[in-house]
Amino acid sequence: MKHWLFKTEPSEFSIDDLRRSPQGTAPWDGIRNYQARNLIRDEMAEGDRVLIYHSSSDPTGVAGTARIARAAYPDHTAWDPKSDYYDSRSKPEAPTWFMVDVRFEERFAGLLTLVAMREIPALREMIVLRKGMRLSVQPVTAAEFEAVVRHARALGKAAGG
DNA sequence: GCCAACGTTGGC
DNA sequence: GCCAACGTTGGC
Repeated sequence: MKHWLFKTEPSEFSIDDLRRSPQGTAPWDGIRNYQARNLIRDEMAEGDRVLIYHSSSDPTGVAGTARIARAAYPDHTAWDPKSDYYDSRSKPEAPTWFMVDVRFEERFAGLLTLVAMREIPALREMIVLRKGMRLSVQPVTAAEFEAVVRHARALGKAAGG
């Protein structure tokens, strides 16, 4: 089983939006980057664990966890001229872009912020902490995943939750 | 709102 | 195939 981090802007689609989706499950559409596409198409499998990261928010950080609920299938929003994610290069008979479905698992009592993550030695190598790292879906190690969850839950307790 | 970092595009 | 220009991401 692999572990991932998915970025999302909470003003567009937050972990609460995921939780409120039918069966807590939603397609992760609109990824239009080849490196991310390759990870989605070639590496992700049903059951993989996912950290949901809120970007472009105040503060930014990991909001909770999810699972890959369905392995890669064509991102049909690329075929819809009315979609923000339309891309004429992608055809139904030869899809360029792919997506997975993600199922809500846990919402942390508070965000484990990027600032806090930088203070955690176990996360020193984490991709999301690297300067200029823009990849919107990233691999994380099992150890990093567990460290994020452990610290995030401790935050909740400290806050009285 | 700024701007560094990065990916993509397109002229040559 | 190089690389400058451009657009986007995303932390600050």
